[in-house]
Amino acid sequence: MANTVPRSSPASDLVAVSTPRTVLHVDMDAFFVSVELLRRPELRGRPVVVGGSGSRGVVAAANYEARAFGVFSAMPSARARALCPAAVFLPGDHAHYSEVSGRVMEVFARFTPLVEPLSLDEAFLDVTGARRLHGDGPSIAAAIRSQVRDEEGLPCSVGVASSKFVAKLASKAAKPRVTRSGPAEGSGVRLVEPDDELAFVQSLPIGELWGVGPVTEERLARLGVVTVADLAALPLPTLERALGPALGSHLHRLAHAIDDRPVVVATAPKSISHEETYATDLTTHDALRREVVRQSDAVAARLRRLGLGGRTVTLKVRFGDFRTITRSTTSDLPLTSGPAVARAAKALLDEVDVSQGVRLVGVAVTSLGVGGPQQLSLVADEGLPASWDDASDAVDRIRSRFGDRAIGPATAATSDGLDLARRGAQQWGPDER
DNA sequence: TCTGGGGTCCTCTGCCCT
DNA sequence: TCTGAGGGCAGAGGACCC
Repeated sequence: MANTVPRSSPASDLVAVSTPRTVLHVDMDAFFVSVELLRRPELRGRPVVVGGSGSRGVVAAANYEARAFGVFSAMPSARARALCPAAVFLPGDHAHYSEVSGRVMEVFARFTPLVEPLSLDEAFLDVTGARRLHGDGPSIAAAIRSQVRDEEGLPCSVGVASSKFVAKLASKAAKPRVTRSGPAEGSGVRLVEPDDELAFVQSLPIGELWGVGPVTEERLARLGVVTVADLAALPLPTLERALGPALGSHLHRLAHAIDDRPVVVATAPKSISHEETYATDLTTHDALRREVVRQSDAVAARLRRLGLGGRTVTLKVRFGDFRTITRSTTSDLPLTSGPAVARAAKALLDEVDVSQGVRLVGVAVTSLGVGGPQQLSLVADEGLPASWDDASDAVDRIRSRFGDRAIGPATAATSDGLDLARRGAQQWGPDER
């Protein structure tokens, strides 16, 4: 009801009545699997899972046939296999999904320029200004579904409401379901009228709220909060004490169906990172240094592609027992070259005892800004040249012409060529080695 | 069950400075 | 010179999202 409540000033007779927005949340149904089924139509009707194949892999997407066996996203692949031995496991092709996603987003853009992608497979659309041309929210939603299906062969579900938060919940309500007799079609489009938003939201269990994960759900359960209606009945100070001021007030607003966050077309990234889990734990600084160099190279290349530099380098280490630490350092000038990021990350790594075994290592760069001139090297004994600008430019030119694997850090060289930081197919966990 | 990768945002703590 | 309060900031960790 956020946008329909008249706002009046006690000191004035003036009452501002805002027109309700029309916000769509479009969510592709089992996107990765749906894309794969276009290439492998013979798998239709069978349980199909896209994700990591190794023992440390996870499920990225499962179709509704697989979900009927209890298989869901983010579940360890080993568990998914145990639940559904008949499922077909596919490794995933992130580059292809990204390409298809781009075309789907282009369909959305025919209806409104206000498209906010949340991920490859979902987006918010503010179609308030498009209603005169394309019809009301449900008409636009139906047209989008039809065009995405006709042109890309992909199913999606759309929620229509006056806010992002309610639209997102509505799209979930429109999705296909798993029943005892198998997958069942959803409604495809779900409209929640402004007057019905409060009742719709408050009928839901608390875990449905955006921002409530297992930890917060447990904290709220201790306060006797099980449904959104329970949450709405809680005084704001109580909620802020229990969850902190930011989350407390945020959830308090959502519980009253208040969400005036705009649809934002593009935001600058705040961090760029790369991390990798290994099939077997790494136990030596030498091995980890090589990984850190590869990842620093990948992160720096992405920074330069975006015209950015970052001042803070964070090293993430997850040990064999899943304990995770981060160590960071901040420089005065923005870093843009692989060697500069690697030098900072390696210095952080040297302070970590890795003898117990490391299952994951990652490098992140934050405090991003426009990539300025590369910092000068003050550490002559590491052999860094005075400036990496020219070298990085040359690397980028070679890669744009001959591909990413044409050039890379010397530590990434193997007898088979360059072993660059992984992307794409192994996004969901390491292969068995 | 035994847990990926790429993000964002929040909270807490300690340090430095005024 | 010492002490305490408070703000700003960096670092670390955690929760959450898809």
